[in-house]
This record gives sequence, structure tokens and C-alpha cells, in this order.
Amino acid sequence: VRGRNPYDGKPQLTLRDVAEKAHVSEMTVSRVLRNRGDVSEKTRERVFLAARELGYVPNKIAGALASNRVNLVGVVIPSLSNLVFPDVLTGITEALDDTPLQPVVGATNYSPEREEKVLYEMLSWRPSGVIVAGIEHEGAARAMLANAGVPVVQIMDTDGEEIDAVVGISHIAAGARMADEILARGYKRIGFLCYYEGGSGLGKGREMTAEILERTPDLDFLYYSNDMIGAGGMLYCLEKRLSVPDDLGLAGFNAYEILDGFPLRLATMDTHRVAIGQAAAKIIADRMAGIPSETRIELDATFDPGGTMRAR
Amino acid sequence: VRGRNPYDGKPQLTLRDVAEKAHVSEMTVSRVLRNRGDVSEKTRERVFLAARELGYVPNKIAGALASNRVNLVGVVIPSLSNLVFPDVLTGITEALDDTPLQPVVGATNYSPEREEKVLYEMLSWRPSGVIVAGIEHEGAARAMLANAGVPVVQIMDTDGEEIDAVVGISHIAAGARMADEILARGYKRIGFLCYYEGGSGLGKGREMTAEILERTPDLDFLYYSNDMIGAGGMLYCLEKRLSVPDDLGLAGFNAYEILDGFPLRLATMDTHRVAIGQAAAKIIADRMAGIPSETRIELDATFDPGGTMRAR
DNA sequence: ATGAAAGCGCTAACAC
DNA sequence: GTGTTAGCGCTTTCAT
Repeated sequence: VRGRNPYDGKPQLTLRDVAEKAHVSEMTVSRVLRNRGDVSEKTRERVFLAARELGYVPNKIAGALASNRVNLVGVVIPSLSNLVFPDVLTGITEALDDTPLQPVVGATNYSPEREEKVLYEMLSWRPSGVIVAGIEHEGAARAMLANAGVPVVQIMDTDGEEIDAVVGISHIAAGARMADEILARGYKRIGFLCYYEGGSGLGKGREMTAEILERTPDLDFLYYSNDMIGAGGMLYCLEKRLSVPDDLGLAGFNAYEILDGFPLRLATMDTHRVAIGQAAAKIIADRMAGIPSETRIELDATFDPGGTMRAR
Repeated sequence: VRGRNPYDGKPQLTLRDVAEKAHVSEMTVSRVLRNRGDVSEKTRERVFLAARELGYVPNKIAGALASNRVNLVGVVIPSLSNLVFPDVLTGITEALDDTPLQPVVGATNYSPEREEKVLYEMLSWRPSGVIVAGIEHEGAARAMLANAGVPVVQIMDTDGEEIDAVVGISHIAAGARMADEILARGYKRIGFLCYYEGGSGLGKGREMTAEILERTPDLDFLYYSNDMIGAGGMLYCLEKRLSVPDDLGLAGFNAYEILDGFPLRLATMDTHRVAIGQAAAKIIADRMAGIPSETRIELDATFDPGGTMRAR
């Protein structure tokens, strides 16, 4: 009588099926399968056997509705193609690994409208918490997060006002630190190259570097908005036999591990993305466990001069 | 009386709340919010207004339980850090974008035990379909997939027996094709370097290349199991001023876009990962729509000699 | 065009 | 240690 998935051939197995086979009540089966409450070793074994023989897979939808508990953590990030975010996810996964919580990822493709939609979808599954990239949320997105009724951790950037909790680095401070280092090493004419990756970062880095050096040949430092375009620039400079780091210094941002193995190590700021993911996930796990937690964790980006900045 | 998420302060808004505010039945609200059935324009507006003013977010858990319909597609892949899989996901997302289906990703970290667990978790949410990387599933994983009762699409490799449907390339054929090309270009002493990425592929490629050339200096071709270690090897060879591609040819596998911008374009096979994702997702979407679909889609990997193989 | 009733599969609470 | 009961918030079905 009731709706069934159009594709579905056989009806799904329920607790009742297992209960009948094991000659116990549904409740006992439920207890065994969740390791909850006291069940005698004998019944426990009978139930496990029955469940295994039938190939029973519990229905989490029903369980979640009944218990009002959904052990999912929504993670809303711009993109999986940007190397930054898989790193964050690694940290989140690690931190959640010894909890019952599981991450569920949604990508916004850097579009605020899409972010709103993804958030709405996420929240409609009533997750135990939400981790969302960025601190500048406004309008509907901010309202949804503020009214989510679950822990909300904004990550990556701490320069702004958090809705609930925030974990990240101050990009302003990180930029200032890099500027200090550049000046302290005696570079004077500094170019800044900024590109939000869509296609190949390396190729774009080459292009942009060629262009800026043509336009302004007397620059003695190039600061790139991320390591990938920075690495492209580096390859270009090496090919043109420019003297790096003496006549021309280079620096990127993020410390991508993927670039280990390049001819020169690019100067960069390590933004500790794995640690950010870990800390964010820990906040949610702690809140679920009733442990009070920080609402603002500001990590320090770590400067690394690599081989593309001269000594100070 | 009933359980509530321990973190939950305020009770969640229900259809009932919206219904009361709009002076209609829950049923009417449900119809309006799902665009289902005939509702007069006037009530429709009243309902939307009430829902918006309250900030109502529907509870998908309840909806899914009642309708036995979950518009999620489980995607089980080894890792998000391996560049291959974000590409596949891009394709999946694209293909699902104009359907009600949404992808949900689980990572196995190349561990069969973890894959089993991830699959079990996925299936317990009763998704509309499953896309899983790899065709060699055995034991519990195979049984779960075979009995899932929903479309199952195995992706990447087609060399094996599919459970339900399969989309990918024949890695055997791709390897044979590359071998043909290597031989046709007159290379004679061929080394094969294989590494499943964990850390930096580039660095590993350098190391392995140094090692194999030391051990066997008279090789005239190096075939890498993937582009990333191949690119590392290429950087090493260029630094050592080896004559590529004349004295030493190089080839990788996968055609990573991220490498565009390297000094030389590495010879490779394009494995069409985005297309694989698209086709896999389309199979599931079609099945949901009742459209019969292929159960075996074998794409041809495309050979690209790049700049690291001499002419034939 | 709208409403009433039943129930999806499971779990919290309580009884025994 | 085990069973009984009620009900989570929604959608299906059927009645009006």
C-alpha cells in the first residue's frame, strides 16, 4: 500500500524479520545491533546469527527519525578540485574517526547561491553539526546557520565575526608576516599575482609571470596568491634563467605538499589545513559529548623561506 | 518525552507549525512545498509566506521514511587526495545536476575493510543508487552490492565481471596501447615504475627515477604508473640534462590537468575520468526515471605522445 | 482543491 | 534481561 522506491524489487528486511528468525522481540534485536543495554550472551549470538544470515542492513533513516539523532557532520566547501580542501577533509575525517560521527561533503563551486542551496539541503538532514568554509556569511546563509540548532564551525579564515565557532588562520596576519619577511630580506619592488584556480594553476602562473615581468621588468619580488601559480611562475623563471632568489624572489601561499619535488622549494606560508580540519571536527565532537569547547581557534600560519627568498 | 538531540535547544519546526500559521492542513503544506498536486494560488502563497516567516526547513529524514525515497547516490572511492577522484566526482555532479539526485561521497583509503564499512554505512541510508570505484569486489562487499536492491555502477576499470553495471576503460587495453606506441617509436629497453601515491608523487618520482637509472643505466624508456611520479621523473631527467625524448623517452598515465605548465608535456593516456563519472551517474539517473540503460560502457583511453616520446 | 487517517522502521521510556 | 507501547515528521491513499 505504501510507497516503495520504483526501482525496488524485493521489500527491505526489517527488525521484525530478524526478530522472528531469532525468536526475540524487535526491541532486543535493536539493542543487540546497537550494543545498547543488557542482553544475555546467548540471545546476542542468536540475534547476530539471524541478522547475518538474512543479510540485514539497518535502516538509518528510520533510526534517525525515531532517535532524533543523525550522526552526520555536514561539511560545506567551495570545491574538491582546489587542493586546499581535500587536506581539510583529511583532518576532519581523522578527528571524527573515533567518534560515531561521519562527514558528508557538499561543494558550492564558489557560488553564494549554490552555497545557500547546499546548506539548506544539508540542514534538512538534521546533521549533528556543520563545518563551513569561510566566515563571511550573510543573508539567508547566515540566518540558516544561526538557527541551525546544531554546532556550526566556520573554518579557514578568522578575520571576521563567527556565528558560533571559528577555526583557522588570520589571513591578514599571514599576509603581514609575509610582507615583513619580504622587506626584511631587502626586496623593494614587489609584484602581487592573484588567481583563483579554475583550470591549471601552473599554466596560469607561467602566463601571469611572463605578463607582469614584461609590463614591469624591474620587479625584484613576486608574491603569488597560492603555491600552484607560484610554482608555475618558478618554472618560468628557471627556464628564463632569471637568478632566483638573488635578483628575483618568489613566494606563494599554502604549502602544498604536492609540490615537494620541484627544482626549488617555493617560499610559502603553511596554513595548517589538516590541523584546521581536525580542530573543527573536534569542536563538534566535543559539543556532542557535552564537553565545553573553544569557540575561536586561531592558528599561526608558518613561514617557510624555501629556496626562493634570499637570507635576511 | 521522546528523545531529542542533547545539543538541541529549541524544538524543530514541523509541518504542523506552518499549517497552523497558514490556516490549512499539514497535507496542504506538504503539497505546496513539494509542488505536488493541485493547490490554489491563494493557499500556495499563504503557505510559502508562513514557511518563510517561520524559517521552516523540511525534515528529509521523515520525508524519506514516509516516501521510501532517498534522493542520494552513494559514491565510494579510495581517496580524495588522489587527483583522479575529484575529476570523477566532477563528472558525477555535472550529470546529477539536473536531476533530484545528490552525490554523497565516502572514502575507503584503499582498505578493503574500510570499504566494507563505508558501503554498509552508505546502504543503511537506503540511497537511490551506488557508484563504486573498482570492479574487483569480493566477499561481503560484493554480496552487499548484489543485494543492495538499487542500481550499482562500478567505475574506472572494465577488466572484470560487473555486478550490475560498469563504466570505465580497460586498463589492460590501455597498457597494451602504450606498449605498442613505445615499441613503434623504437625504444628498446623499457623500465616500469609503479607507485601508489601516499605522499608527494613528484618527490617519489624523482627518487625512483634516480634509483632505476643508477641500477640500470642503459634504459631508453621509463613508463610510470601515473603522471605525477612521471612528472617528478621528468624534472629529474631535465636537471640531469638527459636528452628527452631522444635518448630517453618518458610516459605516465592519466593526463592530469594539473601538470599543464610543466617544461615538457609528459606522454600519457587520458583516462577520461570526468566522462566516466558522467556516464556512471547517467546510468543511475536513467534507471530512476525508468529508462533502460547500458550495463557496460567501455571508453577508450586516448594516447598523447606529449613532448617526451620521439616521433614514430 | 483540501482534509483525515494510517503507517514508514525504528527507538525512548517504562513495565515486568 | 526482555517485552510493550507510543510516536518521531512526513507522505500515501482515500474521502469529501
